[in-house]
Amino acid sequence: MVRETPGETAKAGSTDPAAEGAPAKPPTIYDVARVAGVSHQTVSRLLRGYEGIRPQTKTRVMDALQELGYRPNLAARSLTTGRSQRIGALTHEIDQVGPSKIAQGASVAARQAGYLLDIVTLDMSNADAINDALELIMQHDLAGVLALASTDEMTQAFEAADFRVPAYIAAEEDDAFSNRRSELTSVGLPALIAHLAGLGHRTLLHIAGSTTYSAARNRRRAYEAAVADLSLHSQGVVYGDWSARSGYEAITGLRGKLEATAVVAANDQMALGAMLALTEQGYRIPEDISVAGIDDIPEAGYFSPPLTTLRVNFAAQGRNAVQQLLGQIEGFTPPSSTGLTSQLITRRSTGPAPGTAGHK
Amino acid sequence: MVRETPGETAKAGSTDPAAEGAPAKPPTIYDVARVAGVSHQTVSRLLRGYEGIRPQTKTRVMDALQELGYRPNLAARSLTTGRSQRIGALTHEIDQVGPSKIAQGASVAARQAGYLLDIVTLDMSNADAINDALELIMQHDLAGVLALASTDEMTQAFEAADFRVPAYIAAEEDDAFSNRRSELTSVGLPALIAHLAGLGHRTLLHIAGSTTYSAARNRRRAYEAAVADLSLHSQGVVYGDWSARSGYEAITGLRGKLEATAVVAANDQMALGAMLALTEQGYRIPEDISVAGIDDIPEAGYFSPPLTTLRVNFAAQGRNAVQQLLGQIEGFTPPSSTGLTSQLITRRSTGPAPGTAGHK
DNA sequence: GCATCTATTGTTTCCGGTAACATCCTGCCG
DNA sequence: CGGCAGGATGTTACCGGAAACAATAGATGC
Repeated sequence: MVRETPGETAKAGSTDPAAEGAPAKPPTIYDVARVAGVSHQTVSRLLRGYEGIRPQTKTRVMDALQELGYRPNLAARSLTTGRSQRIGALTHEIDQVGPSKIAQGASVAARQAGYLLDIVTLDMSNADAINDALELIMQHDLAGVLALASTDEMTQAFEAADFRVPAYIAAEEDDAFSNRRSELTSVGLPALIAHLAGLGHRTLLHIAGSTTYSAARNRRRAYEAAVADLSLHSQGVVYGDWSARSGYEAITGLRGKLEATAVVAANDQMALGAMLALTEQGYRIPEDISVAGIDDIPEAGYFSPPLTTLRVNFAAQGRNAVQQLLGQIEGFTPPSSTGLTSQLITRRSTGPAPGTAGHK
Repeated sequence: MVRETPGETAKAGSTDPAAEGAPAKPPTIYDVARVAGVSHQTVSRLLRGYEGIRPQTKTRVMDALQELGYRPNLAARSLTTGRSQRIGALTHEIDQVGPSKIAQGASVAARQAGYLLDIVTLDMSNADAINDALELIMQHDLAGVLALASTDEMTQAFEAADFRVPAYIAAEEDDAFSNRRSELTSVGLPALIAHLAGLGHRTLLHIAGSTTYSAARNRRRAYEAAVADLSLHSQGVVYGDWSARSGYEAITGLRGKLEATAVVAANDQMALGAMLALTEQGYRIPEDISVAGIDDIPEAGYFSPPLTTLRVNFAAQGRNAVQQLLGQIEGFTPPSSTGLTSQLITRRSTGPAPGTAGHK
């Protein structure tokens, strides 16, 4: 199961000059240079893509690289250049779909750009934990630091931290302003509310995520704005913590005083919990009450009933965050965000409001 | 939102000798040595915990470290020692709870041991992707490599790869043998089967995970063994891919030929999908048929109905994997695995078999 | 045909640590 | 009081690359 010693490859009688019982140290550019009969600098230049190398020389070096199975030592490279090909990513405990998919998308994007993403998971609402993690991360001279989820604590820690490298906090939406990007990411929620309004719902209830998360605030504001735009009425906002349990408790906490005919949860997990609580209280979904979520986690289509929700492209969020950071690192203008629009997925958890014409 | 330049801290008139408009390069041990009036080697020794330093000198150096805010450059250290304080972890796309919690547990354990965990996510069933990732990872001279999920492709790639460092594949159970650890991790499934048997179920159906995962095979074998031990009957095994969709299709694929009175899915997502399919076919859960899962994802308790399942300690699995690897890296005997036992969580998705006395 | 230019390649130095070896004081002993 | 064992520090070399600078060569210009 485990391979420890590189071992003596069967190919004996190799062309190596004197390296017989060598302990198989990884080859360096000096080794390559010797084999190719050039200076180490020529090898270095070739590796960095320098053009002015005679084709003949180039071939010799390439052969030597191939023969020795050379692999660059990034620690050495990072030492001289002062830059490393790694990005630190702080994310909260990735036991939820959203954050983990964001991390995944970021990881892939980073890898494509030749970077390795160091994912550090931590309790985003614990300031001490955040600072410890930052301390650790800053030793590993990174090219940049990314926060893949935006909470108040994280924002504060970032502002206090003395990174000497670019840093970027990926927020679903900028807290203060409604810039272009934010409009894109929130475009879905109005569609969801409109969908409910079209079904005849007039009074809604929102179950929000943890208030320290900017994404939770963002979604709540978008909900309120959409409700106002469509001249609907909101019974109010109940705060959860993103978990199914909190969604359940949000409903039971109402103690039966449910006026809304539709519940919009800030994520699918809370919608799930809410549905269970509603069912237990005798409500039929969607006949008596509609429930919708946000995220479209893979399981959402298999809830009972399948959940109407907004599909959020988490991978794109992660990719976008990496590109923003890389823009800072390498000094280019990052491409404008793409794929961040969310999409309404209509399933059976939403239906005509009770008492409406279309009560089939 | 973003902090770029370290900036001039307000504390002007600092005691710095000549560094006025310096571009704020991070201090090195040489800087510290100069400030403390000692040689850089003394600083290095202190940092590495060497004892024989005169208390007076030690104090001076400590003060200098403090004053300059020295932070070691791990790239440089790794370059000379040949060892780095980082571990590479390969995991498959962490959009599922299990893998991501394993990664989380591993990350925390690694951090506690002073290592940083480089998480590389990839498609575990794509041999090319695995090799690309390994290639990338091996450049970042790591102290060790960990595979946090065991698939056939991963095992093969690991055996073919020429790591020059310790490597470890975390498998839920050793494929070939039934050693002590494996007994611990599979202890729960017999309990689950016994629970169903106790409710009067005699014929069961298993929905297994992807066959390339050793965890899927492990769980299937444990299922079959437990069924045999209790003299029950298995309608058979249907293979899914861990997703809710595949659980749904596992049931619809039966085309109504369901003989079992209880379905045991290899994870909670597939159990969820199966429950929806069964409900749509008119079965009541648990009156007509019982359904159980494995994992106890946070949402499992809020399915409709709440799911009986086995709680698996993923974080412990991750922690354990890291400890095994660290044992190899630092040459100590790793502590025996702890916390790997799973626990039966009984909820409303399982009930007395139809036709049994206790049909309330 | 010789000097100059420039394409190509080689040398040296440095990055920030660690390791190995050298040196400088002490105190202690004969 | 010289010698010496160590303890406490200092010096030098090295890790594997990259950058700055130097040098060699063939090509070109006049």
